[in-house]
Amino acid sequence: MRISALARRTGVSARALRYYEEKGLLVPERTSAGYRVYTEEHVETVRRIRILLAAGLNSDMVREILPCMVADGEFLAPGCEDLIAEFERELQRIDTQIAELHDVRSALTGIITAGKALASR
Amino acid sequence: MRISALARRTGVSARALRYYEEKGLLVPERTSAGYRVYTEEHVETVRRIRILLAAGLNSDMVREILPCMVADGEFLAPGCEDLIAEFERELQRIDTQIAELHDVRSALTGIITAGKALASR
DNA sequence: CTAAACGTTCACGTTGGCGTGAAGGTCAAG
DNA sequence: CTTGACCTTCACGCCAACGTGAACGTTTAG
Repeated sequence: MRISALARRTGVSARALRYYEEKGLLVPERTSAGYRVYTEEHVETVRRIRILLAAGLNSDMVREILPCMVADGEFLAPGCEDLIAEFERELQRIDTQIAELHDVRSALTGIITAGKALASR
Repeated sequence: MRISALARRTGVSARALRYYEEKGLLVPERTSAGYRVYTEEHVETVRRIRILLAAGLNSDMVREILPCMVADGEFLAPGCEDLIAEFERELQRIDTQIAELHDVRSALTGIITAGKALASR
């Protein structure tokens, strides 16, 4: 599979895929002419990358986490033990973020229901 | 209260406060010499701005929401009815974001517990 | 009166995750 | 053999929320 095919399958732009490679997140094989060649596994990797990035992790963190995600987190790849502390900090960040989002969420729903109450008078 | 005092009270840099004014989020009075003068209400406004920004809203959205936040969302300021649709889209975005964060959260906790299990062998 | 500690307005720098050409190489089809 | 649809590597652009001086005016304490 070449880059535009993977782009179609994942819904991610070819530019983004090249960027992921540049950051070490997604490293394809190459043909003799230098074309990038991707496998089915790369499709899944791209899916994970997107989820992690969408959660606000930066690409450095994603690069570290990806090798630790084997079979839905059942096993842990070797070398990941050292990163546990870092992951816990990230987890802390995520929990904070979730709490902040919940605050704003309730504020927004309050405004929206108040607005609809006004509109229906 | 002048700008550095508000900065101390809120923990937000003076530069950020000026930026908020530039974006129409926080508009102070001025002395005859042009110094910005803030009141106690501005302290609360800054707190709200920070919460909204931390939740991923951009400054345009914050500017629209702020006047609608009266007394913890009990009442709705006039003119806010028109923005309800926009707020609902933002709410949708926030819910999506929360879901994504929960996904990554569970993945991370999985990795962390697996890592600690390995470490304690 | 003077110096320090404030304040002001430009205006350019930063960071991350890409978008968007530019300039050119590769390859299968007609 | 040429066209066109791919691919490659630069390399600059963008956006948001500020950081960071620069150059200069204001206020207050001694």
